[in-house]
Amino acid sequence: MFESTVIDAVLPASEPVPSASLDGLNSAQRAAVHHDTGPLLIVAGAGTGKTKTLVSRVLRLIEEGAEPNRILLLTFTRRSSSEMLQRVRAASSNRAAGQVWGGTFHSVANRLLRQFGASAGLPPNFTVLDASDATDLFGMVRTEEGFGERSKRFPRANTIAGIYTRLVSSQAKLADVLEVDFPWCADHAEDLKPLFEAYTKRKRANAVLDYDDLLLFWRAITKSSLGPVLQDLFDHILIDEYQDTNPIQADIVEGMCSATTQLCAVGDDAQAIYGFRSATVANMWNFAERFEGATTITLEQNYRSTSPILRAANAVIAQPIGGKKPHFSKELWSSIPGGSVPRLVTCHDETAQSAWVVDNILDSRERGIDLRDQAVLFRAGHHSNGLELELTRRDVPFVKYGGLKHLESAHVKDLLSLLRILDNPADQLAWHRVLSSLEGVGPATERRLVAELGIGSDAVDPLRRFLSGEGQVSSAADQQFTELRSALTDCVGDGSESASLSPAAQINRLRPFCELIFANKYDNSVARLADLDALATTAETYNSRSRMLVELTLDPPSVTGDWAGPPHLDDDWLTLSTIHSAKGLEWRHVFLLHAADGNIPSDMAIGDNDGMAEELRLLYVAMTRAKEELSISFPLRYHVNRFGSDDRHVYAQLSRFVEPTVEHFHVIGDKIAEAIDLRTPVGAATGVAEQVDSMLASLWD
DNA sequence: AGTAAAAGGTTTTTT
DNA sequence: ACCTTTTACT
Repeated sequence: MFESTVIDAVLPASEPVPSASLDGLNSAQRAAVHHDTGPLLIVAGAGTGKTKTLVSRVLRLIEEGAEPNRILLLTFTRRSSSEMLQRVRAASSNRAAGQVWGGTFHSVANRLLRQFGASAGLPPNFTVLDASDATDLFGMVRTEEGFGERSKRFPRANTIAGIYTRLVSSQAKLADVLEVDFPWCADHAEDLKPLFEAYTKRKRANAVLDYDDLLLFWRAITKSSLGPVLQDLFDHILIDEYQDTNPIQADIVEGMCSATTQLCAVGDDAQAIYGFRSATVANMWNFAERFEGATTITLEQNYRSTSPILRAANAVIAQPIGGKKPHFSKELWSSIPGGSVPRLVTCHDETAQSAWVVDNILDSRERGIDLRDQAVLFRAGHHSNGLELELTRRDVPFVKYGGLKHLESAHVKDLLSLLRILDNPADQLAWHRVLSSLEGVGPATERRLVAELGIGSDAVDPLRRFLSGEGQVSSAADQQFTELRSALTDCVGDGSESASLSPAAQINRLRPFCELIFANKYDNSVARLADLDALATTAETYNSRSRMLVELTLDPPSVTGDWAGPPHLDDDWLTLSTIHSAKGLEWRHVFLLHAADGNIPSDMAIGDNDGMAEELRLLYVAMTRAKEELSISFPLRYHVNRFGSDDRHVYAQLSRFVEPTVEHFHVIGDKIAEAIDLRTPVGAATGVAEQVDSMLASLWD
């Protein structure tokens, strides 16, 4: 794997902390900070000091006597919430400033449901499933209910989970979701219904909630008899990135507000990039209708980027898609004079692009821009593969955000499943992972064990049954079973809080068992065991196993690669990130890779106006991350080896979103491809294959 | 009944 | 190129 690391403070250089809430605000920002007559919507363009405004507003509220623990600040990522709260704490003289409630919708939902869920019929120790757990659970239900055999081409678990979450989070009708987003599954509508029902039942029986459930239950309790209790929790609710909320989240916001709650939402419809998660800018457009007496304040002065960069970005986002433009039309202007024109670089192929980018990153560093002030952005996680090789080869340290998470690797899930069993013995998915990895246990034996232990049929605690010796198997797995029982027993302890092992100690206690099963399951078990040790180190920061599990699910380490990270990483490093993960961040020099048609816009979005508009905004988001320099590149020649052996190349074209705005760029590189296809025969050399074959034949004749 | 080998399917972004 | 599902073998 490539060098990378987990460091929570990899935020790019941020503005200095304001010394008091109102220092250095322009008039629009000041109005937003001071507004206190009814709901407020702040339409804040990229780089217009949105974070500063929110932080200042929270500070002002506290200074004027609002109770910090009655302020709720909902953000898109955990990272931005901790950054903002940190700024509030640093700038406030009020000791209690740290008590402001901050977090994502999902993490706040979790917190509230732990507190109020029991009164609403939720099990006290519910487990939260991440997206891949949900897929696995669909897979389990799909097989058990025999849906796989109904027809040859029944959708895969992954697809089913996708349909489900789309259905739930958009609150649309199944037929519509299938027609619009999954037309190839339309024939299976009738089979999906009972499958969804079985999935829901299973979740309830196993005391697990998926991501969507967290929001659904939160919304549901605001509408229940507990509603007034929730509405009385907060005097102020502030929401960041409102353009990326979905209909359920908007309902939640409404449900949390009483007549006296002060509501403030911040967003930019030009930066909405989570439509695939059912987020809708309609939440911004409808804000004034939904929240009576609402005021809208627009922030248009950009403090981040130089004029040439902003002009190019404005030209990009101004392009209408399907005749439509952003609803809150606004033109950002920069207060930063000078600056260089963004570069548009045509590269011969992907290798040339990697080389060009690394050359220029190093050149920027020579000119005084630290690696930590530079970032390389791209549409899809794998777009940086070639660049990562080149960076490694040339010893440039980097950290990659987005893409596959370490948490998703099979062996980490194995260990987490053990912890989950301890946490919630009804969790059949966790049992499944553990039981099926035992030697000699296949589907049939697992079914028997599940029945004998009563997993998922809330009669008796299956863990207690298991530990007291129920659920025997044949001798093949004797050693593994013995070790499993003994390790789990030690982790359970005598049930008292004081005597139980810490989460880190539990991981270490479970390690020998993992060693036994990894040896069979994986061919690189040594490396995988080392990961567990790293996880144990991470676990030392927790004193509660439940909290650790839920935090890892709701806020997984966002860095791709290792947990602890290599120790030899210099203190200066480059950021690689998907555009989505770069949201809200900024760097002095930003590189954007693979700006070719088919990547941006992604060819999957082509033909769909909403999808195309989102791709356009994605490009806009990427460009507006740059403060001083912006370099957009794309390779002319792409290798196509989509599904296997086919090794040809294809000529790419510049993104259709960049092409019409090319006057705003300094164009570098060949416009015309040097078409050299190595597979084209040069002259004829007949008889070579025959000669080799006859030589081979002579060896055994 | 389990396991190993072969076939088949696959689109990107993430709480 | 990779991961899941199906099939064939022990």
